[in-house]
Amino acid sequence: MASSELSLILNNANANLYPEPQASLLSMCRPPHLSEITFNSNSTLGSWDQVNPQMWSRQNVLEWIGFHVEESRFDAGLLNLNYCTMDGLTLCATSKEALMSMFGPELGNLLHHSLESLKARYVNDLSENTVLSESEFELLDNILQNSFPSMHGPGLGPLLETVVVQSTIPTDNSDAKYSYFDEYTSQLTPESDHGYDSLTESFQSSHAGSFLNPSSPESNSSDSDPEYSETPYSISSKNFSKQEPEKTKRGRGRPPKLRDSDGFDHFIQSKKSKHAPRGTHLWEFIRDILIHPEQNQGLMKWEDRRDGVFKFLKSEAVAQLWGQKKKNSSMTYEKLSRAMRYYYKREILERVDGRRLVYKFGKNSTGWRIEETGY
DNA sequence: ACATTCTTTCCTGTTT
DNA sequence: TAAACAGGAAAGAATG
Repeated sequence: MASSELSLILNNANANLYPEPQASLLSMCRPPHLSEITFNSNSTLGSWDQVNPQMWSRQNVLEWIGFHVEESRFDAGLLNLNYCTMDGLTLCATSKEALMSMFGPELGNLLHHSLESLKARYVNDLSENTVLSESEFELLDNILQNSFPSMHGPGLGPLLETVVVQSTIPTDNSDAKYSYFDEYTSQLTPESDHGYDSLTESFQSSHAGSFLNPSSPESNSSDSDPEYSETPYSISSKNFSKQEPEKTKRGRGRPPKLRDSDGFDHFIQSKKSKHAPRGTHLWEFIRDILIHPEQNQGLMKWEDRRDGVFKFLKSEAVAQLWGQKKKNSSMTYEKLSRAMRYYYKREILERVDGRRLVYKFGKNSTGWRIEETGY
């Protein structure tokens, strides 16, 4: 398929999502993030339910994903629309691991099982179509590369390494390498000003410690933990510089946020869902890193699991992740820690004196205790 | 439209 | 000396 044809299809898919003329124009200039659209599924089955998944249109795929996002109350803000614009054939050729990598372990697993169940209805059709010829394989790889450029970074290899091209779909996922933070890193584009271009690669290499900022203050601190090996990743220094030294003194308080010169940023924001997804507070973000130790990439650790005492191991990296979640590329640990200190008064956190980068959950925080998490 | 909450940003000063 | 901490001030963003 010619790339122009692919672009046309993607633009048409976006045009379906954004019937307004401005939105169509927007979609041609910048692929929207899923959090910027509202699924219209209302948790009811769509037309996709009556069609062989292999025959689904991109709209069908989007509606199907939307149905499961609504049903599972998943935070749609963590999704990337780029992962939702594939057609049914592409979707059916995507492995469980790839789905989990694109949509996270929970939603990815849910989507996989739903898809398997739906595919089973059309098993005869499937057996005829799922073995791809070499040319079909190359075609699919091209589609995936065009659809998910952020997943095709250097060192990652071809995307179809994770795509099934046999008639049977493996169900074993015991050693799937999913990163808890793929949902954030998947939003990165080579042009984005996030400040660590090798981040995606660092995450996908699944090395604890790969997310270390060489300039991170704790990286050479005597207080840091030697058990976490440190593999440098590049972070543009401009993102951590608070201001230019020659800058004239400014007034107190937060300056007005700079908008994109084309005004699209403002337009996009206005399309956001009225209701913020659950679990979007900073302390919940921190808690969720801690309660997923296998997925937190050595960013943080429990100092005292029972008492809720924890420590930042890679403070700037955590701040960058928080910034990504909030679509703020200039987040720093200094700013994050200010927000953390506000939690003391509300008793969501308790002060831990004399220990750098160490905090403790307070009585008004929930969801971190062993009784609540089960581990 | 306005109030509230939860940050975000910047600052000065202090502690480690 | 640098990094982290403390907390005031003010503004942004989302929500009620």
